[in-house]
Amino acid sequence: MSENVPSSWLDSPTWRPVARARAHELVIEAIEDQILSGALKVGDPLPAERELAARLQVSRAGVREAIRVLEGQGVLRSSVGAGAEAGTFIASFSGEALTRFLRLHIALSNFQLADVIDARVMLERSSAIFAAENLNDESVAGIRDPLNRMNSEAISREEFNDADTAFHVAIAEASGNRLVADLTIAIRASLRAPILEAFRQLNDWSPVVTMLREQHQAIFDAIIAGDGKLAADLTEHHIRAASGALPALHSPGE
Amino acid sequence: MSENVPSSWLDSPTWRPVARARAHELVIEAIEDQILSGALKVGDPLPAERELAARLQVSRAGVREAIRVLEGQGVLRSSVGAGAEAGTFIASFSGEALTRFLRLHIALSNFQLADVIDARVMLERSSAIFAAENLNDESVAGIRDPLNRMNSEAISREEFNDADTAFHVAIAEASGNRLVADLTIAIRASLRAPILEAFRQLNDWSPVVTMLREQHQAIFDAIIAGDGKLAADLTEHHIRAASGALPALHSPGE
DNA sequence: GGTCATTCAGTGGTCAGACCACTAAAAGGT
DNA sequence: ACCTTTTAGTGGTCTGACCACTGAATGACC
Repeated sequence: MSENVPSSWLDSPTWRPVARARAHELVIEAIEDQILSGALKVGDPLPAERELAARLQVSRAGVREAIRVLEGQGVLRSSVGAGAEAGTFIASFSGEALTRFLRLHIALSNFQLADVIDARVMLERSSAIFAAENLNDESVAGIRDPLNRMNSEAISREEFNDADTAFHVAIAEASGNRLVADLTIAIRASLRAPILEAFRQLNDWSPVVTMLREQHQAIFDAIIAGDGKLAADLTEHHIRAASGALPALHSPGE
Repeated sequence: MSENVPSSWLDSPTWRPVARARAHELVIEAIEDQILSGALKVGDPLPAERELAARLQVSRAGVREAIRVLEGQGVLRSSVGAGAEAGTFIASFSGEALTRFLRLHIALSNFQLADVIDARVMLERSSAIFAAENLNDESVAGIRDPLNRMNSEAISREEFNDADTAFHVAIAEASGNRLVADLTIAIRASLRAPILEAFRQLNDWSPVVTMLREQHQAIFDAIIAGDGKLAADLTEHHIRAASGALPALHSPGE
C-alpha cells in the first residue's frame, strides 16, 4: 500500500500529531467555558454528575475526575444529599489551592526558598504601603489583635508562629488587594511547617522572639503613623532578619 | 437512653464534628507526605495506580482522582505504556496550574481586575529593578527579541499581544526570581483572552500600539542603563497607561 | 389543616471489573 | 545477531452496583 503514496505527501509539514484529548480534560474545558462566558457564577449549581456525563457523552468517572481537578483549584465544591444544597457548585473561594501549590513546589525545589523570601518581601512591602494609606478602625484592630497575642508571656512557639502569620496577613488584608492578600497567606501557609520546625530547633528562642516582637511593634507604629515607606522598609528588614534568625529554615535536612 | 447522659457531657466543647475523609484526599495526603519528607523528588516514579490502590487500601478510582488533582497542580504527570517511561511521575513543573487558577478566579470575580493590575504593577516593578541589577548578554537578548518583534510593521494584534507578553516575561525572568517570573507569566496568561478581545474592539489601534512601543523602548533603555528605579517607574506607568487605553478590558460584557 | 413518622428519589462517594490503547521487554524464529 | 511476534504491565475509559446522605413527598393520625 505504501507504494501508492507519494513520499512528499507523507513528509508534508501539514501533518501533525493529533493530540488525544483525555475525557476529563474535555470536561474541565466545558466547565471552564461556562465560567469564562459568564454563564456560571459563584454559588451556581452544575448539573448532576450523571446528567453532565450524559450531556458531554463521557463516563461519570471522567466527570468526577474533572470535578476533582477544579475542586483542587478552589473553583468547585460538592455536597452529598438531596434538595437544593446537594450537588456540585461553583465555590466562593478557597486559598488552599494556592497554599498547596506553593507548599509542594517549594518542597520539590521548583521554587528556591530565597526566591520565595524575596517574593514575600515584595508582596509585604507593597501591603505595608497600601495598609498605611488605607487605614480604618477595623483594619487597625485586625493588625493589633495578633500583635497583642504575640506579646503574651504564656505563648507557645506554635501559637506565636500562627499569631505572627495572622499579623502579616492582617496587614496584607488591610492593603485592600485580595490577590496580594491571598498570595501572602498562601506563601506564609506553605512555609508554616518549615518555619515551625526551625523554631523548634532553636535551643533558646527568647532572643529571637524579643527581636520579632520589637520589629512587629515598629512596623505597626509606622503603619499607624501613615508612613508607608518606613513601614515597607521595616517590613523588609524584619522578614530578612527573621529568616536569618532561623538557620534551620535554610538547611532542613540536606 | 437520653436520661442517662448528663447534659453537661453532651455540651462539652471536646465534642467536635468528625470530618469524613474522602478517599482521594487520603491519597493526596499520602503523596504529599512523601514529597514533603523528601522521599519523592522531581522525576521520581510513583507506584502504579493498581499498586498504590492496594497499598493505600482504596479503590483505583480514588487513586486516579488524587492523581488528577495533583496533575492539575502541576505536581504529577502520567504516561501510558510499558517500561521505564510508563506510569506516573513527579513533574518537573508547569505554570498552567497557576494560569488556570487565576483565569478562573478572575472570571468568577473572586479577584477584581484592579487588584490583578495592582499585583502586576508590584511584581513587574520588582522585576525591572532586579533585571537592571542583574543584566547579562543572554537576558538582554531575551528582552530585545520580543521588543524587535513588536516593532515589526506587519504584526497582527494577536502577535503583538504575545510579543508584548514575552517582553514582560523576559524582564521577569531576567530578575532571577523563579516564583516572581512564574506569577508574572500566570497573571499575563490569565488575562490573554480579555486583553486580546479589548484589542479587537479598538477601531484604530495604531495610536495605542505607538504608545506601547515607545514605552517598551524606554523601559528597555532604562534597564540597559542599569537604572532600576527608573525602569520600575516606567513599567508602572506603562502598565497603567496600557490598561487605561483598553476600555473594553474593564467592562467586557456587563 | 397541621404535625409527625416513614418512604422515596436524587445527590455525590466508593468500589470492582471489564476492556482499550500504548509501549517496552521478552520470546521465538531465521 | 537480527527481526518479528507475543507478552506483560502501564494508564485511560467505561459500566454497573452499592453505599451514605438528605430534603422532599407521602401517608397516618389527631
